[in-house]
Amino acid sequence: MTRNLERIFANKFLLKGEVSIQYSIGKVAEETGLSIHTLRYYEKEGILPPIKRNDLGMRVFDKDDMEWLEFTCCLRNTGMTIEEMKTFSHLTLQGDETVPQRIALLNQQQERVMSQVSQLNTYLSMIKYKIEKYSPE
Amino acid sequence: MTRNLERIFANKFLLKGEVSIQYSIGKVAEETGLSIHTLRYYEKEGILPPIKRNDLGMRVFDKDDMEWLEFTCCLRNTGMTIEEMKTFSHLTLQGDETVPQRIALLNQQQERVMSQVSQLNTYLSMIKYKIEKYSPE
DNA sequence: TGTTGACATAGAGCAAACTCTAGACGATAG
DNA sequence: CTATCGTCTAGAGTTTGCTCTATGTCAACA
Repeated sequence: MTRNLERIFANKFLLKGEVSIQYSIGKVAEETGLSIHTLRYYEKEGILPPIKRNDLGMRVFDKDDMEWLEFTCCLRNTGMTIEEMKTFSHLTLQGDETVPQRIALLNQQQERVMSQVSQLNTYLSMIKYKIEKYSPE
Repeated sequence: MTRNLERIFANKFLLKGEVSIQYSIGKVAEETGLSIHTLRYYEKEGILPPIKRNDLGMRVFDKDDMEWLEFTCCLRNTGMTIEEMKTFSHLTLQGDETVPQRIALLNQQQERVMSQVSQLNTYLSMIKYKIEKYSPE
């Protein structure tokens, strides 16, 4: 399959001289740690933009998709729900006039993360204290 | 109900001169932010020790239970699963010979929280960067 | 030419952690 | 006295976020 993928994902959609990176869904899964299932699910839910297809109907992820995905993982891993990510994605797809709303969402997320961090630090002291209380000496 | 609760939860189980604090499940829910359902669920699962009852069969939480619960929330909010919390609880109920295992569990949790914090800080910079990129000027 | 392997879709299934419901009981307020 | 309130148990239901299954296509390798 290796050569197959190379043919399909490295040579298609390229203009002359253009150096572009294109990934199969399997490759993306490998790179991001998300499962193939999850990637398809994210696209279906509209958390990813509609991914381009080659003439076999297979998804072809490009650099922009990868960046989108990276930020998606950032939002996900800071506790944003699927619903909110969907909202953010829809706003992004609507173009520049939604920038203020996107900033508002990101500010909110930033606040949340900051309070998460401070909460976690409090909890960290509680755990440390407990360990010390348990420890001999 | 206020007077009722006072009678049941402030005067029972007290030795002469002892100042003890006792809470109904509703009061505990209010104080901890957990729902009554969740509290009962935690007891059923063995995440809380068996809670004492009054002669009507109602749960009477004391100071120790509240502290247990507080630490339980700490573990929960740092991402420990119900299963692990159950394990920790069982170890605690088994007495002093399980202290080393409990320390091991808490050390593991501590590591996790520390790496969560550092991950979150990384994500925080990504979000900030994105906000800046969006922002005019 | 037949098997293998990555991909496709639609939709069912699953685990975790609650969350709620039904039906009952005793206490208290009006 | 009766309606309401807070509690009880057992067990069903819900939500979120995946995760998997069935079925099928196409291309490459032996």
